[in-house]
Amino acid sequence: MEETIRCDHMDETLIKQMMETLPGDEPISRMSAVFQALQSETRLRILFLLTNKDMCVCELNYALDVTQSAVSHSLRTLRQLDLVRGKKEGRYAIYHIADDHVRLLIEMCRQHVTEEHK
Amino acid sequence: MEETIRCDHMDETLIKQMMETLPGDEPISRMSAVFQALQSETRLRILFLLTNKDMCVCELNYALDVTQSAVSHSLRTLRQLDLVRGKKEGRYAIYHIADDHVRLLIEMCRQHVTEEHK
DNA sequence: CATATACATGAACAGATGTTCATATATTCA
DNA sequence: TGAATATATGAACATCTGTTCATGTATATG
Repeated sequence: MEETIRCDHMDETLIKQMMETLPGDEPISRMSAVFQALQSETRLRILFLLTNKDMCVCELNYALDVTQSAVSHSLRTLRQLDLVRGKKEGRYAIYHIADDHVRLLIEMCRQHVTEEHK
Repeated sequence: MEETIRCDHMDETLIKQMMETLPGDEPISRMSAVFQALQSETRLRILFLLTNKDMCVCELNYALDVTQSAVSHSLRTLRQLDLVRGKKEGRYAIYHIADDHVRLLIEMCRQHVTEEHK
């Protein structure tokens, strides 16, 4: 139906100022991609496991209830967003959390879902 | 094909200990839902706008390039996860960020996507 | 060199998601 | 009361996502 409303009490100029403080399309898009990656239960579990100890793919595969393929796909997503980093050691690929930023992100979210409401 | 690998150098007992430190299914599921909510560009923009100033639905609708319906749907999602809270004032519904936790989450993510790699 | 192990990746399909459209509800004001 | 404004919500559809399956590549080992 109607696409945009302009309510009576709105200070149009003020709102336009607020719009200019918004991050641009590209930062928003990247943030969206990061949260998108963190939304997967498998990828969350991978990050929690890597919080304790650097691990190779087959260790993660052993610890989680998904195929090795799924683990690799998940790691690829996390790698592309620089949430984890991997190094090749012989035939193993050892992964680790990219930085404390990532630890804080998931820890903060854990606190949010854990704490009592209000 | 094969579902689970057991690589040679794996310390099975150690990995099992790590598995026990994982958050349970319900916390993981809730975290997934929170990140899922934060993954939408529209919802991210709503949160950034609310960071500056409490706003009613039509102000958000005016500031964003989506229908009023989409704004309301987005707010519902954010409300259900306690990321924003709303109060009725006359015929307006004024929304605000739930707590500083939420501000930190998006601010931390913004820093992550902004900072230079490595 | 041949085989096994560890990991990566493309394809495909089922399930989930965000948007718009249509409409309902609630509040204000004339 | 009736009309306009502000918000909420159900339905539907197109798009996106995560997984598995199948297979490819690389390293190690016998």
